[in-house]
Amino acid sequence: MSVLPPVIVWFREDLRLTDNPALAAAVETGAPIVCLYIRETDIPGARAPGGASRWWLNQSLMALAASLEGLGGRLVLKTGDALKVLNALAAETDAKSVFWTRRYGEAEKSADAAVKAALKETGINVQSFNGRLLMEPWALKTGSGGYYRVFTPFWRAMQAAYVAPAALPAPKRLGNIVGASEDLADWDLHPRPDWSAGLADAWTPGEAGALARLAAFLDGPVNGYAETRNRPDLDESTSRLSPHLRFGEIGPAQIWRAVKAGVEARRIDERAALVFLSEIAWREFSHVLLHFNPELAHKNYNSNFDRMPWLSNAAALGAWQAGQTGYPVVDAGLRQLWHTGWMHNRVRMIVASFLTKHLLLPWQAGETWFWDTLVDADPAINAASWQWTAGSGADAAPYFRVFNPITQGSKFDETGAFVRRWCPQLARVPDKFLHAPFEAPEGILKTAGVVLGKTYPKPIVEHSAARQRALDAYKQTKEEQGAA
DNA sequence: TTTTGAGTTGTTCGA
DNA sequence: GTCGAACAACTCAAA
Repeated sequence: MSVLPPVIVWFREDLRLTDNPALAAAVETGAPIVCLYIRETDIPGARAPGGASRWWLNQSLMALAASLEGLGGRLVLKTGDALKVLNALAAETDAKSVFWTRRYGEAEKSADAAVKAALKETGINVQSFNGRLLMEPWALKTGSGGYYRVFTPFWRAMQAAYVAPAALPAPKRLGNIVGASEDLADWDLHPRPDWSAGLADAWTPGEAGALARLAAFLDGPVNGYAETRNRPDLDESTSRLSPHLRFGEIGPAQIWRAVKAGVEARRIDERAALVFLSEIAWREFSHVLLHFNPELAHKNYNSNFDRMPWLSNAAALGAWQAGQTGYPVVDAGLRQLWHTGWMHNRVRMIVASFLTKHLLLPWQAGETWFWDTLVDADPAINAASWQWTAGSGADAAPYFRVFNPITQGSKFDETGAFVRRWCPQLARVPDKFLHAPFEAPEGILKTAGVVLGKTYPKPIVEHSAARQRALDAYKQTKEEQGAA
């Protein structure tokens, strides 16, 4: 019989048992553990997860619950205001402490601080841990004490400063101290009507799926990363770990250790490894930017852009969302997103550039769409990346950098496999015209079975005119700024 | 304090 | 076809 009061481990964005500092610390106390997940209904200012994220969460919670049961434990599910749920569960189980992994969305951060303060007042000990980042936003400072605003110096400093902590094993057994749980099936996270088949085909949510994905990527594909990471036509050109990271089914420290070990053992090419880890560092950098600029989520980081003459055009936005712009690489990306809840990073840049520059629509419109449709939608990364592409973000791109969707398509979807997969209407168009079917002679389209405007849309804007319009708008914005 | 070098991801045009 | 220049100016980080 245990004399120690139970510890509640509140799982949130850390749905894993291995290398989970909050869980490991709870196990370390020797006390019985109550594993909890709360469907929070009352976080002020929080954005509800999109449909794709809800689907993932459902799968991931099922996986976590199964893992816990395998250890003799159980996942307690509750709905409501986190503080009320925690107080009630503590009363029910006699728990005197709550452990959790910190999260970094602005609303979640403030809510957690309030919960922590309130629990402390009622005599409940709260301990929070870093299980989602290599280095938390405040951990890395420039020489003058500020935060890094430019990626390259940030990345250099991080490489010099970061030391991965020792790996933490998953618990071997968990005692069966539980409170009453709700039924996950009642949470209605699964879409109705069920459009999730494409997601289920593409992904295995959960810790085991995450670890398998990492192992598969490090067992070969990573070595080509420096050369092929921009190729959406190749299935293994990227790790596809983003949604697993988003839900904390794997932590960046695990990735860091595994990559470094591979380099050490000469199984992984060092240069490729560094390029891959720098992408993990971009994830960290986004968190720094959001932490020090909470308004980054909805306002221009660079206020010059407050004067941008964005258009309001529901038809154009709808065509973009549906993958009906008439530019194959753009449409393929948006259809891939709709179908699988994910898009290759290179294609994210192309479609984002198209929305903000060719269509002159505000980046927030695209950011919102991504939030609703991506399985990896993350408040820091999504906002920082959209702003980066729009030009309003940290280390803004020069205003004249406007992606040409035709050139980008031929350059990165070299084989055409990407467009042919997601725009099968164009499957028989020869390579030469695949990325610009509107330039193909009548006869070629006819042979390929394409009728522009019927089987595949005509372009909704003409590239060079749209490009010029964007350049003029940016320039004018700048001049007004100077005059003001 | 001042200075200096540098900054993820591109396109177009003309030689 | 390839290649280099032009496209701007500004802020950041560190010496």
